[in-house]
Amino acid sequence: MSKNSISNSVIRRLPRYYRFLGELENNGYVRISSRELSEKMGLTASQIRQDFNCFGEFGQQGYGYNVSDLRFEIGKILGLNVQTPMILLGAGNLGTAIASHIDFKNKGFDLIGAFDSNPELVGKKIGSLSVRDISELEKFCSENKPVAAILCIPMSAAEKMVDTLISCGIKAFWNFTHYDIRINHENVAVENVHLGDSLTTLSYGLNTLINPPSDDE
Amino acid sequence: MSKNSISNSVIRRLPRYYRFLGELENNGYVRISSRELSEKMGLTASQIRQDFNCFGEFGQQGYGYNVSDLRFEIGKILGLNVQTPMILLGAGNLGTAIASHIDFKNKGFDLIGAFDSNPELVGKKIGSLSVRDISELEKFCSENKPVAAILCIPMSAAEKMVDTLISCGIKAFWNFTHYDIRINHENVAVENVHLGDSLTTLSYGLNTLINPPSDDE
DNA sequence: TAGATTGTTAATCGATTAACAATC
DNA sequence: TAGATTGTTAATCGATTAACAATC
Repeated sequence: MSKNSISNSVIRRLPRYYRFLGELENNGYVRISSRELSEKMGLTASQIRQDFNCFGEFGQQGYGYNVSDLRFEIGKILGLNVQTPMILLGAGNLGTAIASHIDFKNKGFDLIGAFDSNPELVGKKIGSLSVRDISELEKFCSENKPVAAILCIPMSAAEKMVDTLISCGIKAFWNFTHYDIRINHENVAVENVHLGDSLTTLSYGLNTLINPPSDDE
Repeated sequence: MSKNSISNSVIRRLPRYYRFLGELENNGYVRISSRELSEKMGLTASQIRQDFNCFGEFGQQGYGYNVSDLRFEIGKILGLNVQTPMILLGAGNLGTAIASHIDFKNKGFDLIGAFDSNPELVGKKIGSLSVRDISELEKFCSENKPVAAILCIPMSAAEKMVDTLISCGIKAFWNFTHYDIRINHENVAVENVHLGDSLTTLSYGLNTLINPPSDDE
């Protein structure tokens, strides 16, 4: 019974549900009610039921939800039952750290290649991968058919790189640059990570904590 | 005329306004109307005016906004006119990359120290900093009075670490773990970066792009 | 069956958009 | 002054919460 368009607010909560259900499962929970879950997650039970009902009926009246079934269903909705081949563009500090830090396989992806234009980085090992020269990108893509890409390159290189990647068949971008991919391309999945904006927001939070705005100033 | 409580939606847009205004300034813009800005940013002019009016009257009827004045005002709201001393906890791949990649000074912070419990990492250089042993944390804090911290440590170490940091006077957390800081502490500024959730959301986006949900299934 | 808890509809709340009077 | 564009109020839209009938 999946409804046609799911609001962004709901989508953003799904990974968190998935995480919490995983922890519950690890802690031996077999069933959980929306109320119990709401208390653990700091949401309302209503919202949880509304959220789940966007995708189907996963519970049972009088019982609640089966933790592992629900987790499996949400995993399926999130596309975690497949592993999409993914490549990294830009093997500098950030790209390398992301590539080593993230558990791709449990997030629906498989990191199969890394590229950089800096000759000094080419050949560098990132886990089991070694960084390739960017000139090998097209050949690699036609042979290995990656569908997703991580962008850890300078903003100035982003537009051209995205054009190339799209023409190579990339459909999903985990974008650590400020370049707005959707300006020139549609029918792509984009997830932007604006680390700088995030830190700026923290500055705001600290500023208002220390210096609370008064009514009349 | 700052209103008392600004909605989260507004706050999240502020860093982006600040960035765009910076680019406009670099491109020689002196003034801009809410309509022009709305077209560049993909928002409505109404929303832009509403957002700015949460904090004061920064424009002029019949003219628009002075780009550099407006940017300065938003910078002040974001607390970018001061640089809060900040420390890094966890100098692994991710911590190191964040510390080297981010332009702290332009985001309201000054990274003055880095700590790790792994003896192999102690002494490692991150830019001009060298990683200190975690045992030096308290002494360092009492001497240097950092107010903000970046958490790039394992989830399992987070609760204890946050308790310590709070007792050392830390008031703002840039949190790359999944530990929920606000459960045990109030009156702290927290900005969570859930990279794993972000990638999971990308998986959802790709999944629904490739496999659009139909009305009746 | 009685109790519990879902799925879902209705009510509320908040955020976005539209409209326009104020004014530069 | 006339034209432009803000600041702000009112209307709309969407998301969250509350309520409750359905049902396990």
